Amino acid sequence: MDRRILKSREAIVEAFVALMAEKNFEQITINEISERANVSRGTVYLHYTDKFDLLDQCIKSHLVELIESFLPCGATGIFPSKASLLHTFQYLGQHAFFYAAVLANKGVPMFRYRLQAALLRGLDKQIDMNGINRDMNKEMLIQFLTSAIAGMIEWWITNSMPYTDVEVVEQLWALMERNQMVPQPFDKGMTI
Amino acid sequence: MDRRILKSREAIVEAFVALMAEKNFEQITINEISERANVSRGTVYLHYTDKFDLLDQCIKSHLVELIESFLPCGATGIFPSKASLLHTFQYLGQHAFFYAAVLANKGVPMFRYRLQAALLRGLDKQIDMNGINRDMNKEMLIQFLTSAIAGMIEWWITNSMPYTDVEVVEQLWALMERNQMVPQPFDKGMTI
DNA sequence: GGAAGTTTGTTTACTAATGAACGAATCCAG
DNA sequence: CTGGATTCGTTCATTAGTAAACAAACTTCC
Repeated sequence: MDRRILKSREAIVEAFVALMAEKNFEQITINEISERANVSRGTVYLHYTDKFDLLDQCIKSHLVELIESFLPCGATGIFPSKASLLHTFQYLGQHAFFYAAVLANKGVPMFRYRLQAALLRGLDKQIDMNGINRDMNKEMLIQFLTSAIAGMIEWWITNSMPYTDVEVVEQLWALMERNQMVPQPFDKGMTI
Repeated sequence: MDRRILKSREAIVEAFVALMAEKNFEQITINEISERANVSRGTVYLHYTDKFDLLDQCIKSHLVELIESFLPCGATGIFPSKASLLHTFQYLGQHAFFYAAVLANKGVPMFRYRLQAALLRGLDKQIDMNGINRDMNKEMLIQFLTSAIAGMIEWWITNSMPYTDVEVVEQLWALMERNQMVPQPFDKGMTI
């Protein structure tokens, strides 16, 4: 890909996200975006039809990344696994600026919904309905899981990540075990 | 000016200076520069005939800035003044990365010479030969001043600025007063 | 309500940047 | 010495980005 395209897109998105952290989506103008991005206004229209399209593409690409953070280590393991959960929260921590901006921005409702929808799409493909989940209703299991995780994500990001990614995943995993949503740990007193 | 030109030049110079801080000038290639600058190799040749030209333009523009730092507050005051000296060292502190790179780089001799030559050019125009300097030989005065200042600059930068700009100027100014190179302070016991 | 000023989205002609190709020069290992 | 690999400096056709202009749709404020 022509590096000019990548550089322009990157500059525009970066400026846009920075502005979203400062003010509501509605009161952001294309003028501001192009100025902040140090790019001609025409260039913005060259890549995005309007600021709604820009927002949409931003959210889409980030949610694709989020889904990909589930399964970074090749085909190793099935979700839900503690390792893949940790990857996701590590990714979120690295892109907290964006997620905080869209979650907090009053001009961007629906993001919470799209977040959960993305989790659902990602989870649906790779969840293992054998073993522990054999007798569960998949639809309900996924709904429960994605709600829980989305809620944790929203809380963690909007509260400025008050705990480390490891700590959050530790807690979340414990809750999932308690609710029999994941493979149970071996009982310490158990004999084989 | 077309912002593409500014952006390309900026990226190239930034990459070049960063590389100079890492390795000798001779072993820096145009390939490396264009890669680091995230710019096509042809773009480098579009702005600079070769890496010597790049180095030359870098040094030239920085020395112009250095001279301009002498007289930032309009036509206020004559050099040497404590305020203008401070401006110069403030400027140097802000661009220490570049000056450290060229001063330390074994592939860039002559820089010390050009530094002093720039100081000399800047000083020659605005030094006040009346008053305290009435009976001095201008050529020798300027030679003395520029040597002293250039030496201080080189020491300050290559030693990672071990004192603040204010401290350095304080010391330098005291030395200049002691040598009657600047207007003498009013004697505390003096009556008008 | 209406004048003055923004912002929007589109179009224009122009120019800078791109990547690819090329032969020549230079470097370096075998 | 020799042959493979880099780097050099240049050329080329294509494309992305540019500033400027424009009318239309908005705010804002008197």
